[in-house]
This record gives sequence, structure tokens and C-alpha cells, in this order.
Amino acid sequence: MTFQVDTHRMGVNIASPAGASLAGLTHVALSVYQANSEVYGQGEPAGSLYIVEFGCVRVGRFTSDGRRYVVGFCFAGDVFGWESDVVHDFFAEAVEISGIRAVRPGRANDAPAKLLPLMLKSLRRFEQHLIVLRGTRVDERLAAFLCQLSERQDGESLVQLPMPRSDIGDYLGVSLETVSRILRRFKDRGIIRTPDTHSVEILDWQRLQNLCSA
Amino acid sequence: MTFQVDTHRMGVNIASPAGASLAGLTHVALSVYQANSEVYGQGEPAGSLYIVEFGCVRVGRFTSDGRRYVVGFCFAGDVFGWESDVVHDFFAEAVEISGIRAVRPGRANDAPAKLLPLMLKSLRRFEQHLIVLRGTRVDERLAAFLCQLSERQDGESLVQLPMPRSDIGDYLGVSLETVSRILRRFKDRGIIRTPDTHSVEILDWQRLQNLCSA
DNA sequence: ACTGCAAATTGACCAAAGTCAAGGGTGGCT
DNA sequence: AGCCACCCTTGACTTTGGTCAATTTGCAGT
Repeated sequence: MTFQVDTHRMGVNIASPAGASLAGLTHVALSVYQANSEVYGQGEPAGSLYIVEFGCVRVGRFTSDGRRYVVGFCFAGDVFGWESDVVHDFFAEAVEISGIRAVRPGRANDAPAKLLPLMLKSLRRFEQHLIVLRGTRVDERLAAFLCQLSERQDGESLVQLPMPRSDIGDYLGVSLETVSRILRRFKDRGIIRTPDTHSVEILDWQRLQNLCSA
Repeated sequence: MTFQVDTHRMGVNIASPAGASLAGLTHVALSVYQANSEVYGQGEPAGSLYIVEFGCVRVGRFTSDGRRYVVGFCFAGDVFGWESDVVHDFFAEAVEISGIRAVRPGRANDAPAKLLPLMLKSLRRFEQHLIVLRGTRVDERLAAFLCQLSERQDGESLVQLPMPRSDIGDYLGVSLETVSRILRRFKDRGIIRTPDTHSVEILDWQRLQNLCSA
């Protein structure tokens, strides 16, 4: 369930996190997606890039045997949709209510020049994910995940986790029960505090960083 | 220990796997690296891209606690070096004797246009790695690794594994002993055959694919 | 062919995480 | 307010894979 917002009526939003880098690329329309609604489905025809204005999007994939995995979470300013051929190899869904612009790169000469830095940023996200996934122990992965989320949320100690535990598990390659258990262990050790299920306050940066050892 | 080869003396090698896509980018020099020699080190100043002409390169990283992990293997035609900021966050080493061209993207207008497709290919490699790492069980990861290697080697059933078991382990996030054990299990089940330590013949594609379930 | 070293295999044991299952909280809907 | 559905937490048991250690294999150099 999505509805269109007329871009012209909104004017050029300089404050928008992605506005600058996307300016002049092409037809940019903002859609607002409700929680758990689909941006695109695995197998659908592709062609656009998407940039998150607000909210959170999970990009993932179903394996042939029905398991699901999440390759990334995108927050305000993040671009997704590269991970696609002629058809989408992945799906993208809003985690919470989210605003997303669809971008169709034009044939203009300078399009590649504008796309390159965006792509580099996406590449960095992939790298980060690799680092997270590579941690042998799950507590390392979760620690790295929390650190990176905090980093992407301006280094705040109070980290928002809009996604359910199952998403985190599917992102880290871990069962959702284990996510819950590790969080408990962190709490017991005084490393974090969980004011509510969807936010984590980092109390002891030092020990959390040590756990990552990336 | 590396030595320079004069590019002009070699002429334009149309048959070179990367020649076409790199033509006109900039100063391209071919260096030949002996097995286990360093292309660049973690922490060194960066600035170039590299393209493999022949051989195999591992790109990796040391964690602060001394463990090593491998983020990718590059074969003929693959580009690496994106994974770097002003200094290299990663190291790159030749696995076996390898020919590598260093490329300094110029300021030319069309440089981004040439780089974009190369980068997209690198992005795909990252995706593939993510898929491999995501497999919960190790036999899935190894199966996926073998399938992807075969794919990158023209779909041959006889797959070359120039890298040692420790590299494979560090790539899959698994101990080298486990790599060895899983290979044995595959052999016992008649899925593969290992004519020698550095090559694997895939005997039963069907069951190997089923194991990946990517 | 012989020696010596590095890489690979294999085994025994142990710790970590998955699975299955039961219970508890929370927010949305009527 | 009350009900229901979904998500999260926690526990018991089982499987998987890591670690340490002992061989074995394969290869380079003489």
C-alpha cells in the first residue's frame, strides 16, 4: 500500500540527506511505504535505483529452499537497487514507515559521474556486512552490527533497531533466538541496556569495540 | 619481488581478458608477482586500481587481534582495489605467480563511464561472497564456493584451487581443518574427486547445487 | 633418490549455536 | 477495555564446528 507525493509541491528539499548527490539525475518521485510493504519483489523487472529519505528498508532474498536472508538495511541517504539485473534478484521491503525516491538514471553524459560515488558508498556497505559476517563467534557479529548501526546513526549511544529480531538474525546468519540470547548476555555484562525492544543503549563502548575486533 | 614489463613492447593484447574494458583509461603497466608476494599492504597509501591478467590474487585484512580474513579472490579479468580509502584498508597478495596491471583512473570525462561497469562487476563479487558466507552450515558455504569458482572458470567440472586451505578457511569464515573435513565428506559421498590438493573435479553437480540452495 | 619443511589430513575433545518447545509481553483492532 | 496475534525471551537437548595435537603427504632443493 503506497501513495505518491507530488515532488513539485515539496520543492527542492536541500536538507534531504541525499538531495545534493542526486540533484539532476532524473525523474525523482517520493513514495511513502507502510511498515512491511514491498518496494520491489524478488523476480520483478528492475530498472530503477532507490534512495531512502526516511525510515528503514531491508533488502533480502529467499533461497530455493525457502529460507530468507537479509543482505542489508538501508537508512536515510542510502541507495539500493544495484543488487539487480534485468529482473530483481532480491526483494526490498520497508521495515517501518519509510519515504523512498525512485531514480531512473538518464542517458546524460554525467550520469556515471554522479552514480560512481553513490555506488562506492554501497560497496562500502557491502564491505561492512562482510566484516560483520566474517566474525566467527556470534557475539562478535552482533557487537559489530551494533557498532555499525550506531556509526550510521551519527554515533549516538542510543541505537534504534526498527527491525524485528528475525531480520537481525537473517542479516547476521544466526537464529533469532541466538540474537536474543546474545543481547541478554550483553545486558548481563553491563555492556548495553535495552529501554525497549527496538532500541539499545550502548553503555560500555570499550568492551563492545573489543568484541568486534574488526 | 616484482619486475616491470614494458607495455609498449607487448603491444595491445586484444585477447587479454580485461583489455577491452580498460582501453584508454590510463597508464597501464603490467607487473608479474611471484607466489605470496605483496601487491599492496594494509595501511599503505592507495590510489590505483588493479586488474588481473593471469594468476590469482587474494584480498584480505588483518583484524586488530591478529586474525586474518580473506574478502575475495581475483582471477583473470577481475578488478580490485576499490576496497580502499586514502590508505589501503586491505592487503592484496598473489596466490600464485600472477600478472597484474595497475590503473590510475585519469581525470578524463569518460573515466566514470568506464569505471561503472567494472565496479558493478566487483559489486556482484561481493554479493556472491555474501551469499556464500550466509550459508549457516559450512558444507553449504563450501559447496557454494566450489560452484562459484567453477562458474568463474567457464563452468569447467575440474576446478582449480590455487590457494591453500587456510585461505579458503579465512574466506569462508571457517577453520582450515573444517575445510579439509568437508572436502573429505564430499569425496566420501561421491560428489567430488580431488586429483591433487589444488584441484577439485565436480562429479555430481545436482547434489552440489542442492547443498548451496542459494 | 634423500632430506627437510610446509601444507593437508585425521582424530579426540569441548564449546558454541541451532532446533524444538513453552511461556510472557506488547501493541493493534474492535 | 479486552482480545488476539505477533514478537520476543528463555529453557533443554542436539548438532556443528573450533581447538589442540599427532601423522601423513607433497614438494623444493641438494
